[in-house]
Amino acid sequence: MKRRREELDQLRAANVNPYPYEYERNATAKEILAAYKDEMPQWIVSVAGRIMSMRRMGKASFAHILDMTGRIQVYLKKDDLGEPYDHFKLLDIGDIIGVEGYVFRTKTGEVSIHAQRYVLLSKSLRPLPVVKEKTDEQGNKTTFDPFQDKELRYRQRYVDLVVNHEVRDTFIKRSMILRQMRRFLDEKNFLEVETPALQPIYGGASARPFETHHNALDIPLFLRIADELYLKRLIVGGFDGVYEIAKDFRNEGMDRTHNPEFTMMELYVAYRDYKWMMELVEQMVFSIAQSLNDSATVKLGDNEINFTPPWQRLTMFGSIEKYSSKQLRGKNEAELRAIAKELNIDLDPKIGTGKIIDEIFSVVVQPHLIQPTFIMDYPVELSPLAKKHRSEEGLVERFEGFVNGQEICNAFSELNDPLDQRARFEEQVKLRERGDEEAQTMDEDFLRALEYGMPPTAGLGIGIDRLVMLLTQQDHIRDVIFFPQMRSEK
RNA sequence: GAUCGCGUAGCUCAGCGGUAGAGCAUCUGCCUUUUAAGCAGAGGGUCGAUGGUUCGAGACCAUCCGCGAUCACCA
Repeated sequence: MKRRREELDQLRAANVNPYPYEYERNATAKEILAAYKDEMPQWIVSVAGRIMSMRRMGKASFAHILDMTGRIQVYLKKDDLGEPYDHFKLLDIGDIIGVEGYVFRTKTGEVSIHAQRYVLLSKSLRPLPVVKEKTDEQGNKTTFDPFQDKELRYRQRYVDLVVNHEVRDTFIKRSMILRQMRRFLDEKNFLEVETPALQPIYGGASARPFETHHNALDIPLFLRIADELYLKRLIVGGFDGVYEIAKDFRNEGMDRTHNPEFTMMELYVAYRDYKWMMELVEQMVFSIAQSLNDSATVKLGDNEINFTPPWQRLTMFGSIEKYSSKQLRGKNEAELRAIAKELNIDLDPKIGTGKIIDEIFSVVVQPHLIQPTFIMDYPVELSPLAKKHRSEEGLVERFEGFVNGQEICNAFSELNDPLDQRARFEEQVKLRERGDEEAQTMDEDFLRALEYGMPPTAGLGIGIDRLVMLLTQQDHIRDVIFFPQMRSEK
């Protein structure tokens, strides 16, 4: 760094502004590489990017510059550039330059830019990790000294993005997934809305919240764990279809599939039920996969996941019976515990029948759900915001979508009976009093809204990060979040 | 939160009781179509931190900090 500071001073002494204000480009690396033909007339281009490699040979040099679309080689010759060529010696890998010149093909066949002018756009003071690549005759790429220290990559994501192009590709795909999701929902005339992230009462999910304090009002506030209760208030208010793509915050452990802040898409549609919502989910995910990879399938390890609708549909009890031959329907707590024991599943003695069934499901069934599958009809105790099943006693109209053994969405026919909802909240309050920190809290204002009347409504939540993981073949949530949560440095 | 593993040059790593190393990057010289450019030379380190054991610690021990993996909690 010290050396680069000196170079900076030398450049200034030579009247080179190391930090000019703008640069006019008319092409990108990718466009040039795609469009260039040997027989075309002289093509003058102007590009800008970061120097990623340099090969200096006295009075001529080659360098690769990287812009958002990729890398392209530039060729700089003293004969063509004159005095500024000497300043080029003061440049380093990591500096950002603009280059104007004509496109040509080198002796070794690489399409490159023969510079007629170049300008320093930003001097880099901190050395970038240098990653080299070799492509052999078969076209296989070997990477030398890759920048792979996970801690550095996550703490200094900007470096990771510069140096590891596949990381950048993943995040571009993330953005495309969100774009296609919005396009799909907007075409159906659902309104994208915004609801509070700071909430006096948190609800809509079972999780522990982050707590903060508002000074002016002198009240505690919670970061939302879900948008659900606010979006339903909007359905009460007369909107037929609303969705929100937002960060939720849950004060819990971190691992492969959990980050304390994560992105959720929630959608509520009036006059629809969960069966309608299943079809919407299939179509939406299918359209996203199509637009992303031009294919309905994604390869994950040994599995080829096919998102083409319709997806397999199983009831929760049916799926347990399918994979374990155990019939759980109508069993009481003692009977369920006995079955769990037969299946070698350890259970917390405090949990009730709903959670026992869920636990058995997650061990016995979930790992088998590789191809997209909807699991329907959950026990009522697990789902305090879902509507009672129209024909099955003790169940609610709820489904979750599973792909590759992981849940990607959760949806219900929304509970709109205010008296039932109050009773469900009261159950939750009892659980909380018994020490269940994740039990939901009574929300009187939400109940008041329901008392005014909410139409029949279907609701959906999709964990965006996990969907992105699936579609980009990443197996850690940190690899689809730009700046994952880390402990503070030092 | 628990268990195990890791932390050495800008990056990737070797060294595992006896003078801190390699490749790339950097610097100097040569080089006007190179591409992991090449050739010749040079510089670069609180070995994560603090204590301890030892004649001697990068290495052994303890504690702490950070990261990772697995598990637990959790969608």
